[in-house]
Amino acid sequence: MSSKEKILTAAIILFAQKGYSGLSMRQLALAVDLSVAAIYHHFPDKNALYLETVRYAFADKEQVFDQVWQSKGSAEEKLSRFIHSLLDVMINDPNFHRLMQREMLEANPERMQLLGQGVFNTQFCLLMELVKELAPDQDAHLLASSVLGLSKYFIEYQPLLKNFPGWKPEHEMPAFIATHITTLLLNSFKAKTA
Amino acid sequence: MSSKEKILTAAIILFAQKGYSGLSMRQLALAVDLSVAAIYHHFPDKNALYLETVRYAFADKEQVFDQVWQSKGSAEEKLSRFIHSLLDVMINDPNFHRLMQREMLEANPERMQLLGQGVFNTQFCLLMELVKELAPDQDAHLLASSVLGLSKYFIEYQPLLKNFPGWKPEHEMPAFIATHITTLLLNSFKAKTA
DNA sequence: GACTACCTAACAAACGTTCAGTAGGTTCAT
DNA sequence: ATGAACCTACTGAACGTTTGTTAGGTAGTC
Repeated sequence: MSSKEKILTAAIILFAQKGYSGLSMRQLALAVDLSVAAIYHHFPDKNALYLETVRYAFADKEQVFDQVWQSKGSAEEKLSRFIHSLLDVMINDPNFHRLMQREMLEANPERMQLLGQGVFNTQFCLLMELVKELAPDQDAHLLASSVLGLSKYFIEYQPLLKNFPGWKPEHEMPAFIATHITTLLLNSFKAKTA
Repeated sequence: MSSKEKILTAAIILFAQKGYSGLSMRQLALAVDLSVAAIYHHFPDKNALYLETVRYAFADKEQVFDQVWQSKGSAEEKLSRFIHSLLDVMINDPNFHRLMQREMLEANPERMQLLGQGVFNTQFCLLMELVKELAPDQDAHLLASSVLGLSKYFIEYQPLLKNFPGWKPEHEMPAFIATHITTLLLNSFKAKTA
């Protein structure tokens, strides 16, 4: 792994943990065992480093769901598999997920456009087609968003949900959450089309 | 309004916008037209100020839903009213909402406990009782979480959702979102209990 | 005379960024 | 084959600025 890649890999973790202004160039340099000037050799300034870090973190992430779309089975099974995969990604790559949360807080219009029309576009379209199959007479955009929303919320708010009454240990298991979300949505689809 | 309240009110807005490390004491002092030392007269240090700001922002917020619980009508109508109120609060008080998002990112265990067992406890319990009425044989904690999750996601991810194909202007109207969430959930309840 | 609410001015530390220099490899005319 | 020129990847030290925090003083109230 090159020094540049080492810097970016560490930057993903540290920006995710501390945020943009919470991470200093010196802290990052210390983490990758390089001088501050070495970082400036690879990146013009902190802002450019952050942008490239986000881009680097979001690469690869698209093809995680390829196996879901290529798999055989009913639409119901595909939805279940998608939700399971989504939760797995978020659990297994918490730094990517936290970086995404921070991006949503900033909600820079240009970068939102990049995500919505670029990186995540294909996945969202495939998801919309799937829910259209399951509930043809409903608003596909709203339903696809609901799939993502339920999945993301259960992960992001787990630390809070734990402290609410009625919480059980299985509530933080990805497979359990995924099953709940899947049945919730499939039940709703059935009721509407009936 | 006292100087201390003025400081806290401005701090809610600025911490929400810039985050803890993004806001300096000097910027805050400038915003409230006081010297930095004046802030230190009211708060021992920056961290204590932040904690009190969060506490201040979360005060009041409990009683917003009182009218929902005290209102008459079926459980279905109450759920609808709760979701509408929830979305209204989040839209009308974006600074509070952003501060909450930042708190979830940090997810300090002590403060999560404070929120889950203190501030939001009553509301979550009332919501659980409501969904128990609507779907007695399902996991009330999961369903109550789903209500909150769907509502929060549609607000938090609006800037991204806008850039996905299939988006329509009505998708950012609170009333429209609330109706979608309500029918989605009520349909799911019906299917399961049938 | 004590107390509250504030001020100006300063502190050391940390910040982003830059500059001059070096060690090691490649290129290339001689 | 060799030495000059050049490039890349880095270092240490410094720059001016901003940071959180504090010390000491003042004006008004009780």
